Amino acid sequence: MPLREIHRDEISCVRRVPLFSGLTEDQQDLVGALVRPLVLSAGELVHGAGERSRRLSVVHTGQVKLSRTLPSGHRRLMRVAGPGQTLGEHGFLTGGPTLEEAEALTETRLCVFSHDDLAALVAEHPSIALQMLRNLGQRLAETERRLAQSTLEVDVRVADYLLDQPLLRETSDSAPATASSAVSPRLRLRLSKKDIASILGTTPESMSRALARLTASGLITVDADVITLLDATGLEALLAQD
Amino acid sequence: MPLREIHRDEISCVRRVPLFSGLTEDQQDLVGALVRPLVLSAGELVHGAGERSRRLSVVHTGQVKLSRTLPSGHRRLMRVAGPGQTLGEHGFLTGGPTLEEAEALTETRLCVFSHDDLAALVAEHPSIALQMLRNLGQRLAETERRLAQSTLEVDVRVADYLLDQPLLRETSDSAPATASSAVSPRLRLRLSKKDIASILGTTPESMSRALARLTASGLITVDADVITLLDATGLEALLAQD
DNA sequence: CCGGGGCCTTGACGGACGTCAAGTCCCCGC
DNA sequence: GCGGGGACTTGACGTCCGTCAAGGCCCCGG
Repeated sequence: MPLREIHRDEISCVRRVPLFSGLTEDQQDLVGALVRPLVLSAGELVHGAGERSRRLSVVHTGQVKLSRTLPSGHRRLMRVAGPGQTLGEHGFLTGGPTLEEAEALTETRLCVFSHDDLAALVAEHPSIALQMLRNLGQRLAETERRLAQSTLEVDVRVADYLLDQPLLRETSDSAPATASSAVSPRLRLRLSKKDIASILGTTPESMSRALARLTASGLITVDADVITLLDATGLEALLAQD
Repeated sequence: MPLREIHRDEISCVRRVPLFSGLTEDQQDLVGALVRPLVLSAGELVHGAGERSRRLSVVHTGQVKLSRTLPSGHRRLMRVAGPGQTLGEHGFLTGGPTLEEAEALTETRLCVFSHDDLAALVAEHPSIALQMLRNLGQRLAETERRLAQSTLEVDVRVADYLLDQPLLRETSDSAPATASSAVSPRLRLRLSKKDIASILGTTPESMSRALARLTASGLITVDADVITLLDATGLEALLAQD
């Protein structure tokens, strides 16, 4: 890839990312000059757990799996960072060792900032700090929500996860003029069921059984990684019951 | 209380709080002029859940209980904010409805900032934004840690909680000159066991049994709200095992 | 064509823990 | 002093779910 292409990449990374949305295009271009691109293939690590990295990364394309290893040796998947999302905040802010291992789930392109470069940017453009605050606040709210839900039964946590997923855009392959028969929303799981189970704090076996129960209740149908939500309000009702 | 006293209160609140530690004393005094003091007695609410409050509060003295109510109606205690800690970030940052109910656990004095006042302060003093970032990053790391631990058995979560508590300063009431007999560290639970159980995502009954098991194992002794750590390394070993 | 490994599912089993209930202790108000 | 209520503990019970095991399916490499 010629140099010019790479540079365009860097700029488009900066342009597309919420973190810098408060800047003018000219300012964004200046930011782009500081960024270091990083391309990883599936399975490669951005950083291991316990490393001392003060760099902050923004996902450009692809997905990065963030997972913790407990003292007991058990691993738990915490979240998956997709395009526009950031990782490495903790090391960037505190200088302490990284708490999570970051592994590319697919081929992934990152935009990496060194601590000093980004700190200088933040000092010059306070809007970046404000945007980071909003990001972190959002992450914190989401994590607290998951923590509050962690004691609910597996079926409920699975139902909640499904309701949070983006729906597939349906190609209307049936007769287009036919009347008001509502189509059930469908979605595609973007992670393996094993990984989803880990995020939800359970096991693949329990997850599998939960999906089977939801299917038996007529709430969903499962076809490999495609889930059809037959009764979305029924799924929501699970959250409220008991 | 005369006006002059109140004003001193406001300033000392600002002085003591990490959020403003990056400011000079003169700047801190200016911040103090913007603060609105709020005194609550035990049981009073700073705000309920779902309210729309964009104000950010700093605890001056006392403690504030932050709890969520799940759609099912179950309440879960998320954290307790003590002196120097902040609450209301989510509303302040997003303008959305409050997610947690905030209730004074004891007589509590707060320093409250309106959204606009604090936003203006942040714009003028970026160090405040940086300190908020560090605070939120810390909170996020702590919450993620608890989430990762949420599937461990109750005994382990209780042990971890105990190890996180500040120790009592021991008054050496025994013969001061006696040799190197190490005293076991002791701590005082600052919350009811019921509340601690809620924080740990379990029930008072299970918590009580966990303490009984830790006692039977010779790791601790319990005397009402005072816990003696007979074998701290044994408690830590619980975290790693299995 | 065959063999291995990963993902997923289903079954069987046991244990941890939530729930219900009863009982004690303590505090507080009448 | 007495009664009520809340915090805490202990017991009994049921169940959700984690673990172990086996089997199917798919993919890939030999």
